[in-house]
Amino acid sequence: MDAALALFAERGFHGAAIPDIAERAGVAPATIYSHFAGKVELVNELYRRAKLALGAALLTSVPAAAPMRDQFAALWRALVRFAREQPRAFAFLELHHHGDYLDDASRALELRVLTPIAEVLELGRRRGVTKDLPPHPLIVTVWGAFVGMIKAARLGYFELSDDVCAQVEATCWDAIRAPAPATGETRS
Amino acid sequence: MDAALALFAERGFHGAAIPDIAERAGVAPATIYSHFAGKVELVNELYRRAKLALGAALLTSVPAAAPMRDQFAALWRALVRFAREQPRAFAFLELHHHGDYLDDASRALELRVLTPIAEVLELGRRRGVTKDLPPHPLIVTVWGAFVGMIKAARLGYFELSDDVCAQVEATCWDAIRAPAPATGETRS
DNA sequence: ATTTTACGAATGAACGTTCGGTCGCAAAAA
DNA sequence: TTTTTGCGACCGAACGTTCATTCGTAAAAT
Repeated sequence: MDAALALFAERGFHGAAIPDIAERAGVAPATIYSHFAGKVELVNELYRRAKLALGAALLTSVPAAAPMRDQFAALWRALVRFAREQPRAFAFLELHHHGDYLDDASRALELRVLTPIAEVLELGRRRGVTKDLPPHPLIVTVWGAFVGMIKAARLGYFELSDDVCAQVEATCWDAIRAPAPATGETRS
Repeated sequence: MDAALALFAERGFHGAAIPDIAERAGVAPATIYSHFAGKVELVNELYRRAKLALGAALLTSVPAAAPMRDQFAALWRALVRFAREQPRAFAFLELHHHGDYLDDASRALELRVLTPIAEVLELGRRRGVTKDLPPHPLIVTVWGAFVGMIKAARLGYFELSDDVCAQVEATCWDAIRAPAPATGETRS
C-alpha cells in the first residue's frame, strides 16, 4: 500500500501501472490481487484511508470552545502538520479528488470532512467574527490557498518554513474575517 | 485538438487514449500522426496554446497605470472570463501542471506568465498597499483560492455567479492588502 | 501531375487480471 | 516428538485487451 500510495501520488491513477506498483513493493504483480480485488478497489481503499487520516487530524486538533481566531490557527497548524508528515497521502488526496474510479463510499467521505468545518464557519458568521458570506465559498478559498501553498513549496517555488506557513495563515485569516466595523469616520 | 483538449482535461494525460481522441474528433487514429509526432508532442502543443491564451488574457486586460486595487479587480475579472469562456483549457492547464511529459519549452512558459504578476505585486509591496511579504506566497495563495473556487463551482458546490465571484475577489483582496495602519489608538 | 492529407490494417509492447501451483508454517494427528 | 495436514501468502507464466505508433496506399487538394 505504501508503494501504491507513492506511485498514485506521483503519476495519478492511470499513470501508475500495477506491475510498477508491484515492483516498487518488491512483490509479484499477482500478489496484489490476493489482497485487493482490483486496481479500482486498491485506489479506493487508499483514498478512504488517507481521507479518514486527514479528517481525524483536523477534528482532534481543533479546540471546540476557543475563540474563532484560535480555532482557525489550530486548524491551519493541523493541516500543515498533516501535509508535512504525510506528504504522499496529501498529494494523493489532492490528485484523486473526484476521480471517476472512486466509488460511492469514497465519495461520501468528502462531506464528512467538509461539514464540521462548514458548521464552525457558519457559527463564526452568526457571531460576526467571520465574513457575512455562505461558508462554502470561504472554505474553498482557504482550502485552495492552502493547497496552492503546499504545491508551490513542493515544486520548489519557496521553502515551506514555519515563517511562510504563519504568514500565509495570517493572510488567509484576513481573507475570511469580518472587516473592521467603520468606527467614527466613514470613507465615501 | 478540440477533442484532445476535452479528453485530456477530463481524464488526464494517461487516461486519455489516442483512439478515444481520434474517435471524438471523428477521425482515424493514424490521422493524428500526420499532424503531431506523437502523444507527447500533442499534449505539449495543447499546453503551450492554453498557457499562452491565459497569459494573453491576463496581460491585455490589466491596466498598467491604475491603482493596485483596480488592477487586482481587473486581473480577477480576466481570470473569471477565461475560466468561463474556455473551461476546458482552464481545467487542462490545472491538470497538466508540471507533468513529466511536458518539455522544456512548455515549462518555460510558466515563468513568462508568473513574473509579470510578481512584479506588480512587488511594486504594490513597496508602495505599502499590499502586504510586506515576498510575492510568491501571495501569488500562490490567491491563485490557489481562485482555482479552488472554479473547481468547487465545476463540481456543483455552488453556482459561479457574478455575486460569488465578486465576493471571493473581495475576500482575496483582503488577504493580500496591507493591514490598515494603526491610526491613533493601538491594541496591545 | 504532384503534393498533401487521411485511413485501414497491422505491430510490438504494456496493460490489468487470472490460474495453477510452490513455499513456509502453525495446528492436528500419530 | 515426529509426522501429517491444512492454509494463507506468494509467484511464474500466461490470458485477452488495449495502448501508441507505423506503413502502404487511396483519396483529395493544389
